[in-house]
Amino acid sequence: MAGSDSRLVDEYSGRVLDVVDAIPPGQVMSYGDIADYLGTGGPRQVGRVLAVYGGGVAWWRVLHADGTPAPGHEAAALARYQAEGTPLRSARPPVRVDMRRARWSGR
DNA sequence: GTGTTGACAATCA
DNA sequence: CTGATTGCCAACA
Repeated sequence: MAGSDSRLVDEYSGRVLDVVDAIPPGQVMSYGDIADYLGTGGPRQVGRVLAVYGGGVAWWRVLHADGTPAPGHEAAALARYQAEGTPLRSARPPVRVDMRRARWSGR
């Protein structure tokens, strides 16, 4: 139908937001992990979705594969990590999350 | 349809 | 750490 679900985002975007929303506090996922978890698109598409629609989810729980948070949000992300008890490798810029322990695999 | 850019990833120097 | 390079996928001019 005609329609376009103007209130609902694209299916892919909705799926990305759903996964991010499912990440428990103290845990994180990398852009590539989410892309692989969904099985479609790529890490860049995940980043783009968060850049556009990420305002309603815990975007700080999504970072690069090496544990560095998104650009322009390092300070905000660091505050969240310390508040939620995310294992950090460096509590000071460059902020780095201990991916080995904080990485969440949907489990 | 082509080329550029991007909240990416991995490798090499 | 910085920089360059390649691979990946989608949006945009």
